[in-house]
Amino acid sequence: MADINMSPKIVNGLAERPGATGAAAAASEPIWDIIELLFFAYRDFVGDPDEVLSKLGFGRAHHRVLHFVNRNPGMKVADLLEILNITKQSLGRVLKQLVDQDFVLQKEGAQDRRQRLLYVTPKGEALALKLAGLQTQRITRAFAELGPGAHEAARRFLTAMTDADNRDDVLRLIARAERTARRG
Amino acid sequence: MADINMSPKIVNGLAERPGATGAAAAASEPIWDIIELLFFAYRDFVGDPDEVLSKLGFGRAHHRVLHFVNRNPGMKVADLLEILNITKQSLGRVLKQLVDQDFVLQKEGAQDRRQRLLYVTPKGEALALKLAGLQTQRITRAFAELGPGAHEAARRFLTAMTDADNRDDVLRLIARAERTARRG
DNA sequence: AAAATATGTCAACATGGCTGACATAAATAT
DNA sequence: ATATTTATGTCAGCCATGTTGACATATTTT
Repeated sequence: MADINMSPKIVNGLAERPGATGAAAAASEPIWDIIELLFFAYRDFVGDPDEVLSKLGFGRAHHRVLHFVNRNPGMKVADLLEILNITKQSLGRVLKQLVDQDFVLQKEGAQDRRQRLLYVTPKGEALALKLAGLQTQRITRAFAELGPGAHEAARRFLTAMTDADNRDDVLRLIARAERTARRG
Repeated sequence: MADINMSPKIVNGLAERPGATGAAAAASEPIWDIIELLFFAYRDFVGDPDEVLSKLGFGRAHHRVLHFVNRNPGMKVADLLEILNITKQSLGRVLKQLVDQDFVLQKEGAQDRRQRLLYVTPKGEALALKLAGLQTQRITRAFAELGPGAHEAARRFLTAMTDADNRDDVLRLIARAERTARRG
């Protein structure tokens, strides 16, 4: 794998097996290892929170809502819909449960009173942090194995894997949340 | 680089449960950027195939089955169940559709005639490669942005992110499939 | 012959997506 | 001031894909 193909390539010969990892055009061979590792890594990554959530009668959908509300307190419902890329009906179901069970609360917007701005309650923040803690444990363990520079490398890789279209939005979102979190 | 799992030093038994760190310094604050980037990167990563699949009336479940059967021709149903970690009833539904529509075929096991060994048809292989091609495009684009060493770094990161329990199985699975693929 | 195994199937249910239609309050435009 | 648009919520139902439990069938193992 990752062959630095040095064998004398018969360039004009064409019809060569696409195994050579050259910068060749379209028909390059699938990068199976990354494809499969992403599958397994993500599965395990979300698996930790799933266990905790299921005990509360929640699922991954609740986790996503709770996560982004915790990270972006005061966000509008519309913003959340855009991030999650689901319909308001889908969101409505899980959001209602989170509100009813006192993990999330909604406050009327100050300037625009149609808006229902979203906040986590202390209970909600505790759960969000618990779930993030599980995932952080895994990430920390991985970084420890990999040595210095691993965090930066992972961030660069994952950033490069996102849609170029959304990338700015994603990075801005993360940056904005970092700022908000620092607010204490 | 041949061996993915030359696992560097897992030196100290740094038992990192959250808060157990002697240092009073902020009981390991969540690593928000990686958590969120994984969410967005994975979403985009599976989004490409999803579009193609939906035109065929298939979903992500079909993709997973097709992928692993393509990568591990002749695998047993039981093996697939274990990899996907779903029930046979869930698998049965999507597998039946794939078989009925001639993407996958089942052959009676030679030694054990109870087994229904799974293979992709040419049609199935074509679809599997098309989907893998989309994902490979994204990965290739990312690696091109990141410069040399990106593939190795990504593989190491993702490997480190998988459960330590499963890691050997995962790596063996990937290695086995690589071998099988080379056969062609 | 009996028991275990590999697989398939029927039925029912849960979660979390979706669409479409409609309701309400508040902001905005005419 | 009225009309329209916007932000949000809700009802009803469909779909995909996961679940459990029970049972059937063929084949291998004991």
